Amino acid sequence: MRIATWNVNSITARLPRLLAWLEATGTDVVCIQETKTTAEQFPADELRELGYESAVHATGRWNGVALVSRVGLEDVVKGLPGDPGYDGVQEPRAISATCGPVRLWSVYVPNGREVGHAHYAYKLQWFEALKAAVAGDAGGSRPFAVLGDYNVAPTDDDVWDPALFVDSTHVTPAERAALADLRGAGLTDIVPRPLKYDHPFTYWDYRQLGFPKNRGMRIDLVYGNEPFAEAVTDSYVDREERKGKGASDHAPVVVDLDV
DNA sequence: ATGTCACCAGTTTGGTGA
Repeated sequence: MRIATWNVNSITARLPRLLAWLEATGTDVVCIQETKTTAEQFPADELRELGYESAVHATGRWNGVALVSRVGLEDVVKGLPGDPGYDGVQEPRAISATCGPVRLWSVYVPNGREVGHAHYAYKLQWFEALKAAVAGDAGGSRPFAVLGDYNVAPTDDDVWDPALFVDSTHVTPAERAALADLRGAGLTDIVPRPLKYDHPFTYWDYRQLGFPKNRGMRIDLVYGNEPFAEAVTDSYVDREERKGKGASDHAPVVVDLDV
């Protein structure tokens, strides 16, 4: 079974790539973030023609998450229980479902904007709610994973130049502690192989030739429980999808499972 | 080369977020 997570930065803009990529890779389930559409505008028909069902939690211009599966899509839960909300709004940043033998979440963790910003406090609160929401499944016997854009680089090795990121969001001790808390609930960071260079970066800024210079970060993560981690046979970052015109600024992370 | 992209409002550019 092949699953993946991909921040597509607009499902509308990325649809041709997504369809071609699904066919080329034979991915069974893809966790999508930043759909940037309403649920009504989500291209479920095009995906259905390829044999995929879709579960979508999206409200328009910003955020939006989805699960796209050709191996079943049951018990869909939209939203994060206990979501703290930002400015009084609970944003569409989490969706979960059972896809065949595995239970999966697709999450888009708040960016945080700047340390000290209200959005940064929201980010940390959001992580607290996420941990509470997944703790039961994380400790369970069914393969379970939380995949998505975590907007945190777990270690200094996960940013291209740690010196440039001092005191920036994505690397602060509080954000990394939030990840450690999640792992403490029973989840393991499934670190993918890079297909080129030494670091499995998953995101490269569009600006200033970030990708050609490999100025990347590993912020798209797969956190799996023990039964999930034991089933993993391979994982890699598909950097080919970051190349060329019409690419997202994130590459897909692919995980192969023997389940 | 202060080397981007995408969305929306509401028009052909600016604001916003990442």
